[in-house]
Formats: sequence, C-alpha cells, structure tokens
Amino acid sequence: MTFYYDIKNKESIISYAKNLEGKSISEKFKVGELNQKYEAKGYFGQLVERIYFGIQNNSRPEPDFLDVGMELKTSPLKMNGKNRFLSKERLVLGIINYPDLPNQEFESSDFWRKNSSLLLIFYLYEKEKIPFDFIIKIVGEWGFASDDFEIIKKDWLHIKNMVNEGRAHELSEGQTYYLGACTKGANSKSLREQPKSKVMAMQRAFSFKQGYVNHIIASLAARSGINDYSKYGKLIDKSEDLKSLSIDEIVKNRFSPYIGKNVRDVFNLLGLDYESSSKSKWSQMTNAILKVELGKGIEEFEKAEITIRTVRIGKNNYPKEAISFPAFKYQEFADSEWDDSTYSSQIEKRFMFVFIKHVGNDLILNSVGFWSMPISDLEECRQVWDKIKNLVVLGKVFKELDSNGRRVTYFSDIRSNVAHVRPHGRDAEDCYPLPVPDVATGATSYTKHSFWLNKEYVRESIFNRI
DNA sequence: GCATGATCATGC
DNA sequence: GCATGATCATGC
Repeated sequence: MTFYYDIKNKESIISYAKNLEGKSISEKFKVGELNQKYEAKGYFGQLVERIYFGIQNNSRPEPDFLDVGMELKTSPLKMNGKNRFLSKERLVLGIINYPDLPNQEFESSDFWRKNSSLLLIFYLYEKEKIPFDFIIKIVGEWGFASDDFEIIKKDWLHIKNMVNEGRAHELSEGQTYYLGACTKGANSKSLREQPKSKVMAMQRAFSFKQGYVNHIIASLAARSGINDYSKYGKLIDKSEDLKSLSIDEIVKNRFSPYIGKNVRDVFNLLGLDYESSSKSKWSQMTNAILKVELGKGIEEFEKAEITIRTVRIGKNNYPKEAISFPAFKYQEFADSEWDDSTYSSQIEKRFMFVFIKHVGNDLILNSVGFWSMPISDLEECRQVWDKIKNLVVLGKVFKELDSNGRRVTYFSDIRSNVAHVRPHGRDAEDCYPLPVPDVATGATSYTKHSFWLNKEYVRESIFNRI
C-alpha cells in the first residue's frame, strides 16, 4: 500500500493529516474495512493509525513517526453551549514506568522522547455514532512553548521525585499543573510495584489535564480559523523566569506585599470597592493581586484546572464556614461509580486557597497557598459518596417524621472526618429529581444538596498547612 | 458554639 | 434562569 506522505518530512505528514479535517474515516475509505471490534475504547485511534497512515498499532517507546520525532494522537471533542469545542477528556501520554523513572532525566526521558512533538487529531465524539462516522474537526502539530515546557518539566520532576522517595502510592493528579499522573487501569485496584518502597502503587499514566487540552484545542482551532481563541489573562509575564520559579512561588510573590494587611486597605491599594456586597469581590481581589485583568480567567489556572477558594477564618483559626461543592444530581448516583463521578473529579483537582482572618474588628489578608487532597482523604470522600449513593438508589431519603412532625433526612447522618452533605440550592423548593421515589414519603424530587468539606478539616488539613 | 438547614448575589 | 461560591439563621 502506498501512502501519500513523505515519512521523513514533518510538513508532508502534517498536511496529509490535515486532509482529514471535516471528514470521517468512512468518507475517506470504503466501509468494507468495518469489523466487529469497532466498539472497543481507543478504536478510533487505531483506525486512523492503521487505515489512514498505514502504521501498525504498537506500544513502542519511540514516537510513531520516528524519522521526524513526532507522535500521533487522536482525542475526542465535545461541544459546549456556545458552539465551542472542548476536550471530552484528559489526553493520556503513556504509562508511568515506576522502576525506570528515577534513573531518567527529563530531556532524555521516555516521556519527552515520545511526546515532545504531537500530531493531534481531534474528532467530535457523538454517542450514537460508530467510530467510522466520527467527524474529524481539528488537526495540527503541537510543540511546547517555553512557559509550558518549564511547567511540564516541573510536573514531570515532581512525579519522578515522588517515585524516588518511595511515594508512588501517594501520587494524585492535583499535585501537578499541566502534566498529571492519572489513574490508568480497569479500576483503582490495578496495582504496580514501585522501586523505592514495598507498598504497591496504583498504576498511573502521564496525561495532559483536560484544561490544558482545551487550551491546545482553542489554539489549534484559531490557527485553522475554526473559532477565535478567547483571550485569558496571563499570570506569567516575560520578566519572570519559570526556570527558577514555580507557579506557587510566583503567586506567593505577588501576594506577599499584601499579606498581613487589612483587607480594606488592600482593596483601596488595588482601586477596588471594599463596600461592595458582591460575593465575587474576593475573586476580583485575587485577580488584581495577581495582576490579571478583572473578569478574565487566568490562563495558567484554566490549563491546570485550579479551583480558587476564599475562606474567612475566625477565632482559634476556625473557618467561618465549611467549603461547598456544586450541588449534585441524584440521578448521577444511579448512573456512575466513584471513579467517573463529578465529585471525584472536583475533589482531585488542585486548589488555591486565600485565607482572610478576623482579628478584633479587622479583616486581615492572612495567607495564600496551593493544596491538593491527600489520597487517604480522597478515600474518605469516596466512602461518603458511596453511602449517599446507597441511600439514593434505595430511595432512602427521608426517615419517619420526627416528634415535631418534620421530615428528617438520612443524609445528615453521613459525616466523615473530611466531608459531610448539606442542602445547597436557591431555597428548599429548589430540587433535583430522584432516580428512585423516596420510600417513606413517595417524593420524586428533593432539595438540591452538595458535599462540603468540614470546618475542622479545613482548619487542620488546609489552613494549618498553607 | 456548632451542626444543620436555608438563602443570597452574581455571572454566564 | 439557573449554577455557583459565599454567607446567613436558628435551634439544640
């Protein structure tokens, strides 16, 4: 079989790949190629490699186009409400080889040799279609701009250091920025040996976070003229050298002139209105301190999927409030497991906390820092989630009426050292449907609820450690 | 004084 | 018009 590209010429390969834009595999080839395996996960990528590029499926450590050092990757897109393409998932870039990793240097590592230049083929995933009919929307080559390179290299080093310290079993995605160590395997029971500890560690792969892939998509789409690349505010300006500073340090440096100051004075210094009753004034303050235009997303944080939370601290370093997550849909408990639940993906992210402390009658900007939940606490969150799921799918929402004739929920009995569950809607009438009607009352919907991090937990495990 | 339930203010 | 982060209210 002849292929219409020059295997030793990068531009030739890219322009051949670009012919796929706007088309599906079945439009390019006769459907006679169909076989029964088409439902298998990852099959689309195999199709493109084998049928379009004539590459035998492999799991070699070298890039697919060896002569030009470029790796071929296919990845699914979804549409958001505004007709913009978003990544459907993270982009997985190869299993982390725990035994070898401590002996590698980044520039000559397996990871960088294989992935430093990516030929990306993004297709629109549509549930009702077979992979042959998925439409390829965006094709392009992705190298790494210098800022991204430095951040990805630091992420890689973090992962390597964890393995080198015998802590591969403590790795989680929230510890790094763009390059994550995502779980890889049938479930979280896929365990591997690690070189510096006897503890078995979950199998993990290097992967770009969904937020980083979104940035790649927006950037490639803009190159192809498919849609505009919406501008974010950037945290890092040219004068700062990412070779010596991490994102953590850059953020701490920006905050340091304001730490310990009265929040009213901070607002005045920044030209912001402290009297505003807006609850978004805290995010305005953060943007202003970070020197990012107000009302804009922070590019580096969007790529790293960092969640910013502002927390007021009262006497005894006790948080004024617990920390909430978005209300959950009861139906989701019937449809998913922990590993693919919305809550698990929210709680595994990296967080930036801004702590504001009440001292006498003053509010002081106390501290700022990054945080991700330790694996052992994630396990507690999982248990809380499992218990709520169990109640919801059994239709056990309400207990019998209490002595005052009020309906009491089973949900408030479920509280661990880390998290609990509480109402979270516009008011008590703000409901989501239940997958199973409540056994005690017959109710088919219930007030929106969400998971909350306990105040005690916020104090001990976040505030006291930042 | 905290746990629990309820609700606000805004931006998209 | 609703989802979300932030905050208020009350009874034990």
